[in-house]
Amino acid sequence: MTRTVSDSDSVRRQNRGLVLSALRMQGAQSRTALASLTGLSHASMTAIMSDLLTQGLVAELIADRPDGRTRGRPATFVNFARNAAHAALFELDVNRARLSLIDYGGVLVDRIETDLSPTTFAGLAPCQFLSDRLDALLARTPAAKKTLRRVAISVQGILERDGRGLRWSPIQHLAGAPFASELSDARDLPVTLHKRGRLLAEGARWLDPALHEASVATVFVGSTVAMGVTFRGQIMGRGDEGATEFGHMNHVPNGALCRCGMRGCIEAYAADYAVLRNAYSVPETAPPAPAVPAQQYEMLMQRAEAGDRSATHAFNLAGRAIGFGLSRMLAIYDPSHILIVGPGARAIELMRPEVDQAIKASLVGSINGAPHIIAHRDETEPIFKGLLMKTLNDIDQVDFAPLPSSERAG
Amino acid sequence: MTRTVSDSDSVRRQNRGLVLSALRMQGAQSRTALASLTGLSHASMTAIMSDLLTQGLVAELIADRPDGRTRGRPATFVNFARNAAHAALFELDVNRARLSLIDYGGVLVDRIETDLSPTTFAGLAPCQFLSDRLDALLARTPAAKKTLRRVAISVQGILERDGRGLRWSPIQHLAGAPFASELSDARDLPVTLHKRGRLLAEGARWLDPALHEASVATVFVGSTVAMGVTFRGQIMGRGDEGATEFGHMNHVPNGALCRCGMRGCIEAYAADYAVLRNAYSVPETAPPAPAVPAQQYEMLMQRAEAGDRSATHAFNLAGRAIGFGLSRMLAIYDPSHILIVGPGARAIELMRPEVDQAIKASLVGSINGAPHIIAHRDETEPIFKGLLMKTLNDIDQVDFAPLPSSERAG
DNA sequence: ACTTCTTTTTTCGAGCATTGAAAATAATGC
DNA sequence: GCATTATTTTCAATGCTCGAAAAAAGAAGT
Repeated sequence: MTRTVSDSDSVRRQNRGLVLSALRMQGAQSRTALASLTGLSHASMTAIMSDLLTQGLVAELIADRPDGRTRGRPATFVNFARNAAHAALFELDVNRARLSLIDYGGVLVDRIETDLSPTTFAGLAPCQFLSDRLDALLARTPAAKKTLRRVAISVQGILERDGRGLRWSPIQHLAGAPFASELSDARDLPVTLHKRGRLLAEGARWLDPALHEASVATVFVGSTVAMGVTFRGQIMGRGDEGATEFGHMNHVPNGALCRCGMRGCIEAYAADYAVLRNAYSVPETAPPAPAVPAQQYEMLMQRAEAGDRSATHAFNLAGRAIGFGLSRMLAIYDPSHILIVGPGARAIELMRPEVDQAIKASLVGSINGAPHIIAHRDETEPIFKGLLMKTLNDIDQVDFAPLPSSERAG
Repeated sequence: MTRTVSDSDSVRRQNRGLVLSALRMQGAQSRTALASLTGLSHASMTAIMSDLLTQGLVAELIADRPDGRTRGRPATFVNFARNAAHAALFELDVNRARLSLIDYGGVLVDRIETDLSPTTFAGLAPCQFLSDRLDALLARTPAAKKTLRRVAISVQGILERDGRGLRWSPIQHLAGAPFASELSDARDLPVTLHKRGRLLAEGARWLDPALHEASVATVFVGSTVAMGVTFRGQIMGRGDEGATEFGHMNHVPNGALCRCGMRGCIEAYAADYAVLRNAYSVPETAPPAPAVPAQQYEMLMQRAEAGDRSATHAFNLAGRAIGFGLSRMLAIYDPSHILIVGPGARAIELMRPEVDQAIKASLVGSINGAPHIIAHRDETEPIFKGLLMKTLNDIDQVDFAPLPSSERAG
């Protein structure tokens, strides 16, 4: 509803953005191909492209392949100028932090990994930690210092409404301070905070082209349970994040104890620690394990696949929690596809019967039919891919789509 | 993601739409006021307004009030030309159908009401029924025949994905045939189907200006339980409806029998028939009453307010169902306001403690705090208002914002 | 080696919509 | 009647897109 006046400036911004996103989506292209891809005329294509070239955002490729030549004037391909911009991407996890430097072409330039412990942020302000990592990264690639345009941070938890920090996080001592805006002020750079769920939603679109225009709920099952949502190819949800707190949706009133301190959350039945707890008949009110080693979770899956009763029972409970969660979600939002990712995706067959049954027991599930449920084993790459594409897209549309004011003045 | 090329045509369409929606929102205005309201220059305002005047969409008002004159050239107000268009609005309820004729100014011109019985559509095709009503309406206002631009229908139930009909409806025999597209073909007019929930969302924005830009979940409690959702003033949700099936979200697995045939839906605890069933200790698996007389429901509320144990218990159960539903919704979508409307809104104080408690027991509810919960007694008018504003807005933006092709050719 | 053909890219003039500034308009106040 | 004030309209400039025509750059044919 908050619409603004349209003028020739907004026309150009829109069309520049269109060209950049076509290039982002389809890769290096000739001007002619871009024209038909975007629907712009060749004349406009020439105008826009010469702008982008003089600004140094894109570059012409030298046609180095004499193979497969056709008649007619050969097309000159254009692509992003890799050095036109850089971005720093943080992925904060409970026990690990990863910082990646990428260029405008989307290529990973460098990466720093750091172990985190529950006490890391007890003595060190989050902003300071991030700033230190960033300095270390830029020291190794000094050329990126001047072209660094954005910092993006992937986090778990509940964001402040204004996006400057976290209200709550499973990572100790991370919530509270508005570290995103602190870092932004210190560096004079846009710093954006992204919920894991929203990045899952973004990343899912790039995993499978069929999902790019679909309505998808992407569920991460592993150390936590998270969900991101897209609506007809667009990210929706609060704070244009598209993220949810699916893992902390209530499953059973006053039920199992969750890592968040509440009781009866889906996560408290379906995350790795919960399955483990149930498999070993630990009371469901026992405090959740801080971290579950990957191989222990893996072993549990193997035992369940082999038919071990207590293990299959634990996964059934997990499936039931996820199933009822999905069935309840369907009453509010009814996607065409549900994508299951993360370590838990391997156990999909163990959970599936319970999921299907729960969905079938709901009105929307039985009338509209269950959405297509797809499992995808890969876990971290959808998140990184989502962070990368989201950040590049921000650079394209927010930073580069408008003409620089200097050029306007001249 | 599905963006299109922008050109001078889209600029004009956008700005014409801007002017029309400013007029819709604020009522009759002078050109100068509209210019500052929309952000357009006076020059553009003149150009756009003279287009709209020659097309007959707006008209200048004769300044008939000599009171409160100020210095300077007096402003000439413009407003919608009431006869520029008409729309026919159907509201289909379980036991009643209402058809309203409105003009382009949003004024109610005529109205026809018809009782419905469970057998109405057994022998009569829905499209035929609608067509007959429409003929009757137009016979009484023949002038509207030529200017009728749209038919809009408010329904309950689950829509086909393409919006041509219903997949399921609490109204017997209404689901199945794609009556919306049948009527559209027969009349050669756009016919749109709107879920009650989406109209609640639309209507809520016009009830209170403070809600116009907020994120609101509007819950109808009465013969059914329905919900519509807006996100920062925009309607979101599937099929750009913003509607949900909140009433049929599962509350308790294998719980009380719902009118939809499933078990454990929120509606089966919180709709009028459910409260009645619980108040009289009828087993919760007993078939729901087809309709509850308003005064019986009213009496029950009075008994509960007077302290009657079984009545308060029944309303507590209803509050608990709604509370857990809202708490579960918060995990997916976290609005700033929750608006309770419908007959059940009067009982808000009886349900409120359970609602608050359920929300407080969820992570999002406890971290972000509960949304502002507002009760609004009026029931049908939000839906009619929503249907009316949505339809007028469609006429403004879809039908009238682009210049007619005849003028483009000339 | 030269011409013809084909495809890509650029150039050019026309058309439109916006804008700021200036002019025209239509009252009130003295 | 004249100055003042606020609303509208007119006008010239700017920027964008588009279609058509021209230019460019090779491949294919003779």
